[in-house]
Amino acid sequence: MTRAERRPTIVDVARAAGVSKSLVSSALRGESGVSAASRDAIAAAVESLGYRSNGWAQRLVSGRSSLVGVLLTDLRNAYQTDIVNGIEDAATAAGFEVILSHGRRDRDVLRARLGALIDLGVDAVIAVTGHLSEAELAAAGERVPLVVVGRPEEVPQAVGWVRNDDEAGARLAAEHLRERGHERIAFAFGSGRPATLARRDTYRDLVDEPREFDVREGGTALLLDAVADDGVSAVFAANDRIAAQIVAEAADRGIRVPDDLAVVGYDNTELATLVRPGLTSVDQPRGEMGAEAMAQALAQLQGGAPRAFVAAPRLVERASSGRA
Amino acid sequence: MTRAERRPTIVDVARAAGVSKSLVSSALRGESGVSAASRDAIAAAVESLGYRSNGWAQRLVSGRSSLVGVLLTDLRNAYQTDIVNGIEDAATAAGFEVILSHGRRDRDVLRARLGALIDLGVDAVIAVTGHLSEAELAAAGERVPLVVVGRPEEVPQAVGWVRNDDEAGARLAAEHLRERGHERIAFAFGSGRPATLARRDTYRDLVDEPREFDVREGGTALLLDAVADDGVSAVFAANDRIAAQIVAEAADRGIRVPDDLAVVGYDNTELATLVRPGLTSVDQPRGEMGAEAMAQALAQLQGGAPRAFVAAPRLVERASSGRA
DNA sequence: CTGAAAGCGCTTACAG
DNA sequence: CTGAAAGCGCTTACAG
Repeated sequence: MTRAERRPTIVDVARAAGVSKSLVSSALRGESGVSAASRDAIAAAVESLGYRSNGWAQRLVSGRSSLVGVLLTDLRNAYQTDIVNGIEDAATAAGFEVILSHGRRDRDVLRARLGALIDLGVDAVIAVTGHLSEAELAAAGERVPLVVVGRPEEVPQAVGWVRNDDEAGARLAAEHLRERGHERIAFAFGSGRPATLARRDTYRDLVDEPREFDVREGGTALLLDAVADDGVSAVFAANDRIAAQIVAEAADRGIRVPDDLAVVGYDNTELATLVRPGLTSVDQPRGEMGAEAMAQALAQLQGGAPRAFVAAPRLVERASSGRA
Repeated sequence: MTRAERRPTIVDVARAAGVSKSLVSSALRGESGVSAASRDAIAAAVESLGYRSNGWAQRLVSGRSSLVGVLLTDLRNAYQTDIVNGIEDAATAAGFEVILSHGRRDRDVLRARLGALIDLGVDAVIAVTGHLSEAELAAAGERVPLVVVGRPEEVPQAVGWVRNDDEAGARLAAEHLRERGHERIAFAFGSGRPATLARRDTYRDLVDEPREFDVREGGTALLLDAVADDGVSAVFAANDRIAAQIVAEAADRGIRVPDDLAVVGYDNTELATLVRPGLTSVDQPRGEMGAEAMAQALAQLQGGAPRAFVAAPRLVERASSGRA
């Protein structure tokens, strides 16, 4: 069979098997009331013709696509891989196919992709991103069952929501450092996102004389100055990338991690294992969060009301916070 | 409009605008012969009803989906991001929508996803992976225009192919190290993939007394031993991950990079900028490769024969290979 | 257990 | 410039 030939349809199969196309449809969909003889004849015809169902027709007539669209902020983020895998495992188990799309770190692109996914006709969308506005989420949620994984500014009631408990995670980080005897603990961040702010606020509550450094504005250098001049001996970074950057620049300046500066990151991404010393980091149960998101999408598809789920993080200890 | 209501169709628009549904279809597709009055009435009806075209019906009847499927080995690989962006830019320019799928580093999953993408009904598939067999590529290529980006064992004539020139890239790396005065240059690798083998073979041709280390089998430790015992002063790693691992373990053992050991990686991924010292690395023109892949897919769609394209790599110098 | 009919929401000729 | 008809490849009742 080359691509030039006309693709066989259910009518071709019916003719070859000597039955009606309705019966072929029944057999193909695995319905019960089909005689063994017909079933065999149909299977043989399908095989010899190389028949494959036309998905567009199937979706048009059935009114459902069995497709769930997953929208990512961008492709580069190792953080989301396990979430996607969790979604996919749950989707496969429920008979759904997953298609991915991503916003390339650009809000306009992200919004366009969300619209494209819905226009395509997916049955539900899971947006693994914190970069959609409440209005955007609400508008999309009117058109399709929608679940957000992450922490946008605000999530409308009509939209499902899965996130980790940033406050609990920040507490794990701060208390870990305090237990190790650190008193002057800094916070390093690189955005004003809600997840970051939640982590920072918890940090502020738990630490005496908070010292905060914005790495976008030379904060890394100022932080390392403070290690030398101000007795700062530990830093809680809002994510692993920032933590890795601090470890790298500390090395550039001869500041030893963890002896001179203990470092804790957030997200427990692969990066935490690739740098030296390895990063102690707060881990989100990403696979579980993905499965929960898919479960919520399914529940909405069956008429259930959107709900919110907050996952508990845990601390993964590595050398960056300990006397290795 | 809530999700419970029936979604408006072209017939609803026709009724509201007081015209036939054929005319609505013409107007919506931007055909020329529609009066301004009708056009306005239709636009107003579309607006007030919140009409959106049903993609499944459109695709069924038009026989094309304007969708290209992009298949990735896995999501985790920073290497492929720029390739995907290159594909997407070219796709958008040509009026195509891109949907992504990935194999989760598992060949069976990869093959299943490829089949699912084709069954879905995409117009073309671009497989950004080196992990499909010649037979798998040939079978898929019979069903849909197919372009591979990467270096699988063998690519059938009937399938388009875009890759970088691994031999040239390896030459850049080896000659860079030799120009810096290194005589005992090692090669570190972690797979037997064709791209790796090509890089290794070129390395062998250019270096006296090749020393090769498989990092899966304790090669990193043996390599670092050789730095101490055997005068090895430089290493060409088959990719940035391996290079980063060597830099990390060198640091663990007090071996200074680049003073005791110069390191060159391959792919120029983000990782190269995140570790210290930064990695000198061979860069593939990934955006260009993605654009070329989409151009090839388009050409095949218009009846053109599949072709092969080999992109020229270049060396990006950072501190890991120089006297910083 | 099986088949004929109607219909999903569009586009595509074709006639006027 | 516009409309009526046929058809894309399926599924869904419904009758037998």
